[in-house]
Amino acid sequence: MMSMAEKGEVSRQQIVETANRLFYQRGYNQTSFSDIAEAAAIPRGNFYYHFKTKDDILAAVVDYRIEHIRAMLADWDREFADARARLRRFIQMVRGSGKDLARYGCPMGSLNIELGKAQPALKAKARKMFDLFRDWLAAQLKALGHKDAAGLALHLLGRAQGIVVVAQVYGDQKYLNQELDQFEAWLDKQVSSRK
Amino acid sequence: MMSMAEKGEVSRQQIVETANRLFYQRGYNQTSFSDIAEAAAIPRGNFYYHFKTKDDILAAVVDYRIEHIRAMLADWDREFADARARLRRFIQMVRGSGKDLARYGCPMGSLNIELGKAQPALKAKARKMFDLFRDWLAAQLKALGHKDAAGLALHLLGRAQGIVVVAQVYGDQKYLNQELDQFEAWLDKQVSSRK
DNA sequence: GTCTATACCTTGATAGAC
DNA sequence: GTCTATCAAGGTATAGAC
Repeated sequence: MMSMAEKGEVSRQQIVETANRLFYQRGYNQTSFSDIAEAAAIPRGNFYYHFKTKDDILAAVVDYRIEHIRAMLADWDREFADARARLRRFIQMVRGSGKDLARYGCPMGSLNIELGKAQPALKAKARKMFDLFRDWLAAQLKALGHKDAAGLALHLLGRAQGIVVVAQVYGDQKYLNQELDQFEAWLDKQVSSRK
Repeated sequence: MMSMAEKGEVSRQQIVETANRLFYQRGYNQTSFSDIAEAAAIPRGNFYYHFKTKDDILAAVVDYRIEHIRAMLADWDREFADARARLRRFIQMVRGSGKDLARYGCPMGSLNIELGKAQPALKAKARKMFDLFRDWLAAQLKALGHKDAAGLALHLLGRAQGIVVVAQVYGDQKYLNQELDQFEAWLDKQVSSRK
């Protein structure tokens, strides 16, 4: 029973995963049904069995990303008991994505910026990706004894976003790694002063 | 002679200024000729007397922005002899634009991110806006005696970009101002340690 | 559930009258 | 220089056969 996927789930999953990649690499508004259909080898008309509108595809993609983030954060929490180690793991993750980040920017940031321009309804959903990291960061910082953990979490998010933006603007992965080094040192300093 | 604008310069300037605003508020790819025509009260066909393609309009808009930035930086240099005061003026400028920044993001950053996804030729031109600030920041930091002025300039650019991204994601101008306070304090500390 | 055909609209761009 | 009419292409979305 559970091992057998429902009919339609396979092609639906193909659409979501392909759209997820193309939305990241080209942007949401610059990705057409034809683009997704061609990349996923699925006829265009098939889309409307699974999704009513293009916005619905984006909603599914954001849900997909949210689930991925949630699982990743849960993994880190399971893997590391120490909040400091968890935060280092976060930086390590950014570092590992360096190539894509320098090329396409941040999947959360670039999507929010695009949608924030003139598509508030869609942006409201995309913002939830940020909420996940914000709340997770705040929890770690609170565990480390920081008073304004929520404020510091937003600060760290901003630092990370800025690094990625400049790295993308100049296509410079080396800059990204250097800034992450500073980020890590800054983090260690912040943490040790509270221990 | 000089007081009389060439024929066509008026409507051309109208197109550029209207496009500049709309590209910022809606994004380049999400702004159509119809949008610009309607906002500028100019018929669609008129565009092609002044510009061959939509990309040409963007090029003119970027030139327009570059000239604006150049003039602004020159004003600051003229107004303040002290590099530290110039840097504070930079922060003050960001603060003054807070409302738009929290709503539409950074005009340089969001455009570069959009074009960086899949329009490398256009992005190359848009990146020059960053170059202006980067070089200006580096000059000020060098004047203050910083060794790696170029590296620190990119660092500051990243800080500013990240602040604006998060401010836009959460539509939170208060966050932006708080971060700018930190930014200013950080800057003062960096500077005074070298004096 | 899957796929073809197509409707309908908007897009960037052109031709040509004025 | 300005504007109208129009084009071809591409967009989202629908209808309906299989």
